[in-house]
Amino acid sequence: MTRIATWNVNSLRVRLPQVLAWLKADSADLLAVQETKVEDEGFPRSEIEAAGYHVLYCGEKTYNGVALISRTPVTDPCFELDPADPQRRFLAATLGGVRIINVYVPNGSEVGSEKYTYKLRWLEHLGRYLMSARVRYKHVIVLGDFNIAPEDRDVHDPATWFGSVLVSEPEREAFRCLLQAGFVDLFRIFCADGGCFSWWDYRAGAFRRNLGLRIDHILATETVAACCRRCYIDPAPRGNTRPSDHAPVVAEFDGLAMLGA
DNA sequence: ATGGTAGTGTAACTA
Repeated sequence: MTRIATWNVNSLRVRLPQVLAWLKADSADLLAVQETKVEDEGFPRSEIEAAGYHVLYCGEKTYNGVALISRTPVTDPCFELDPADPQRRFLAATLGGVRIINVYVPNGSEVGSEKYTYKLRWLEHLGRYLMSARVRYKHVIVLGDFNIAPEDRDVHDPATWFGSVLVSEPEREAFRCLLQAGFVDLFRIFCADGGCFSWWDYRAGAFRRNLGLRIDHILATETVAACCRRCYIDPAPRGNTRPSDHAPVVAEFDGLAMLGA
């Protein structure tokens, strides 16, 4: 069994003890991390290696930053989606026979803003990249913080959120475009329910009241999806003292190693 | 019309 997960940690320096504890308890084989908020020079590499993991990272000061933490080393790393974009939001590598693509999609700030336009352009770019990645690698998992709640059942209060950033129709259309590149939302194979969220605002007791959104996703090509036995959100770390505002999303696979053979 | 909280870094931004 292979367990692959994604978690926006909102500062890896602050959350490192929680991340290492979670990895140990949940024995993930690979964890894709977003919002590390640390430059490569200051990355806590030795602490992660001392805990028995390999790690790749691509970060910057204060904002963004992604990493791949794994039990066994990954190969063939790629650190950028667009060489012209200085924001560190992308990290890809191969684990066994599967290409792993870790993304921190821009938040978009507000519909109609410059950041929103940047988000839609970034998603267009990702869509094109995934089309070619699927041809080149065949078996692909793309996971991370997509900053999009794909449908109303992924939103605690669709009426209040209607048309706003993370939920707006152009963002949802961009998400459907990613799926149309040949990917399956693993969580929705197993669960059709509403009320399942991966992010809750720090404010107004949102987690306690389960006022959240499902914006962190694990997508996979169909042969990989066929190996998936379970995909779930682990809300427990969101209840920690000094938590990230996101919860980890986990996918479990049988026979994933066979795909590369 | 934009509270409420958290991280970075020490004011104001991003989420």
